[in-house]
Amino acid sequence: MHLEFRHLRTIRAIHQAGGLARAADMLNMTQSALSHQVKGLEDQAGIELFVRRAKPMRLSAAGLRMLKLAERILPEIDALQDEFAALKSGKTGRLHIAIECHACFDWLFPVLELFRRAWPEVDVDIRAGLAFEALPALNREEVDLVISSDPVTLDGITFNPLFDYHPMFVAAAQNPLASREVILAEDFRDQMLITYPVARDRLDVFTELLTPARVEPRGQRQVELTAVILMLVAANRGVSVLPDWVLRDVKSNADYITRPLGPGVITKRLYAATRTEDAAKPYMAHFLRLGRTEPVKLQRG
Amino acid sequence: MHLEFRHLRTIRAIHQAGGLARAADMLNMTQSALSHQVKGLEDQAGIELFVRRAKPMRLSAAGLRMLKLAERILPEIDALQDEFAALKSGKTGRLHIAIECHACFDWLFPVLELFRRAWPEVDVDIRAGLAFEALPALNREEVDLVISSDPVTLDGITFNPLFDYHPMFVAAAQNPLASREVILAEDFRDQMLITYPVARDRLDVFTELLTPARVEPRGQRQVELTAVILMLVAANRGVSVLPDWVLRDVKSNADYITRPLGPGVITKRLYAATRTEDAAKPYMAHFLRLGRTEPVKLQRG
DNA sequence: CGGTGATGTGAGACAAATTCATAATATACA
DNA sequence: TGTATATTATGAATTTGTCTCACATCACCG
Repeated sequence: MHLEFRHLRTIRAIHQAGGLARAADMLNMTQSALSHQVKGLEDQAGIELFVRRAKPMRLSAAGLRMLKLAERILPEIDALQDEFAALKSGKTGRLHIAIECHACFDWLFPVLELFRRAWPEVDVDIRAGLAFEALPALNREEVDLVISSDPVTLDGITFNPLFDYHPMFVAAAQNPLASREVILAEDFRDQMLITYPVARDRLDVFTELLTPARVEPRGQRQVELTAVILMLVAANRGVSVLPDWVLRDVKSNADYITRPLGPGVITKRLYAATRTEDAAKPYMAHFLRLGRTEPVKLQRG
Repeated sequence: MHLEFRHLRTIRAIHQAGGLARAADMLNMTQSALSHQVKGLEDQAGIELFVRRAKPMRLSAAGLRMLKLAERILPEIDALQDEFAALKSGKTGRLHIAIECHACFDWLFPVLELFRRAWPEVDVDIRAGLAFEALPALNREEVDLVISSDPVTLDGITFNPLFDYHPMFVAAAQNPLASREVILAEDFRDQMLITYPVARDRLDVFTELLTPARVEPRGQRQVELTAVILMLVAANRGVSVLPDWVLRDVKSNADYITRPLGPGVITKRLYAATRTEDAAKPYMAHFLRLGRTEPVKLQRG
C-alpha cells in the first residue's frame, strides 16, 4: 500500500469540502485527477475509503480512520516546515556548547540564562568537552561552539575572542606564601598543586609558568570540582591556580589569599570557536556578544 | 517543500544504516537513487539535512529534527496498514448500532457485553435511533446495524430475524382489569395508556391492537424511561403494553399483573437490519448469533 | 424521461524518480 | 605520501507515475 502525504491531503480535503469536485478546486487539481488518485489508493489499500451510494461521496469507516491519521500527521508536517523556515531565517537553531575548561561553568551559566531568555527557540545544550576532541566534533557538527583558550588555525573554524583573564594563585591564609606580593615558578617547588584532571598542556599554571621554568611542584593532585579545590585549599592541603573570575568571591574571604603570578603579568584570552559559516547567524552573534560583555560585568560584581 | 513518506523513510534508513550505500540496500534501491533523492530534498527544503565533511555522512541538526518526525510518523503509518489488513481479513471493523425501540436496551446491553469480550478490536457504539431515520443512515454507512421490528424490502439491506416476543399488558394489581385472563382492545377505553414518546405507528399496542379495532384509550401519557413507566403503573396512574422480555422481573412482583393481549396471541419478531454485504462478516455474524440466542436465555432466567 | 450535478474512465502529455555507468572524494594503511 | 578501499556525487537514458483533457456514466429531481 503506497500511502503518500498527497493521499492524506486528499482525504482531508474531500472531507472538508464535502465532495470530490470541490476538493479538487481546493487542491488546485482537476476533479478527474482526484478521482484517479482515490481509485488508485483504494485499489492499493484493497479497501473502500468512500461510500458512493449517496452522491456527494462520503468517507467510509476505513476512510474515517485514515482521516484521523491525516489530521494528526499533516499539522506536524506543517510545523516542521515552519521550523525549517525559521531556521533558514535565523530565528532558531542549535547551540550545543563544548567546554574544555572546568572553570568556565562559572560565567557560562549566567550567560546562557540571559541567552535563553532572548532566544527561547534555540536548542541549547552543554557538553563537558573532556572526554572527546572538541574541535573535530565542531567540524562534524556534533557541537556548535567550543570554549577554548588555545586558538589554532583550522580550516572552516573561527576563533572568536571573548575576554581576557589572569590565572591567579590561591592558597590558605596561613600558607607561608601569603607574605609574597607575587608568586614565582620556584615558589611551587614546596607546594602540593591542585589542578583539574586534564593534561598539563591544557593547564595555565604549567603552560604559562612551570613548564617554561622547568619547575616541578612537590606534588600534584587532580580534583574535578572547583568547590572541592577551594575546600582543600582552605584546609591548606595544597595550593592552586585558577582564573580570576573564579576567585571573585574568594578574594574577600579571610580564609584565603590570592596573588598574581609573576614575574610579569600573565594574561590569557578565552575564545569561542565556531564553524566560520555559523558565526554570522543572528543567535550565534548574540551569544558571542553576551560572552564578551557579561563575564566582565560579573567580574566587577 | 515537497516532503513525502519516501523521504522520511530515507532519512531514517540512512540514520539506521549509518551511510548512504547501506541505506540504499535496506530500501532496495541503488545508492545513486538515494543520493539524487537526498539532494532533491535538500534543494527543496533549502536546508542541509546531512553533514558531508566526514565520510559516512551524518544527519545535521535539521536532519535530526526531521528524523524525530520520521520516527514519530512512520510507525503510525504501519499501524494504519496493520489495521486495514485486519479490517480486510474481518478481524476488526465497526459496529455502530441504531435502535428504534426504547425497550431494546434491556437485552442489548448484555449481548454487547458478551460481544465486546469476543471482539475487542471492533469499534462498538449505540445511537438511540429516535432523532433520525435509521435505515437511510444504514445505507449511508453512518451506522452498521439497526434494531427494528418492522422489516421492509429495501435494496442492499437485509433484515436478519433475531427472536420473537409478545407485547404484554401490564397494570397495577389493584386495577379492575386484573380479573381478566386476556386483555382486549375495548378494555383500553377506560384506561390511561402510558407509552414511549414515539409515533403511534411504531408502538405495538396501536399497530397490533387499538388502531385495527379503532379503539381510543381514555388518555395517553408519554414517558421516556422504562423504569418510570413501571413506577407509574405500580401507582395505578395508568397501564402499559411492553415486550415480554421487559416484564420478566415484574411477573413475580405482587404489585403488578401482566396479561396477554387478545383475542388471538400476538407475536412480533425483532430484526437486525444490516447492509447485505456486511451480514457475512465474521464479527457481524457473531453479533447476530448472540442476538438470536442470548435474549432467549435471558428470558428464561 | 430528460436535465442537472456529480463521479468515473481512457489516452496522451508531462514530470519525477530510478538505474546504469562513471567520476569525485574521503579514509585507512603501508 | 601514495595507493587501495570505501563512500558519495553526477549525467544521461529509462521507467514510472500523475495529471489533464475530453467524454462516459450514474443518480436524483421534477
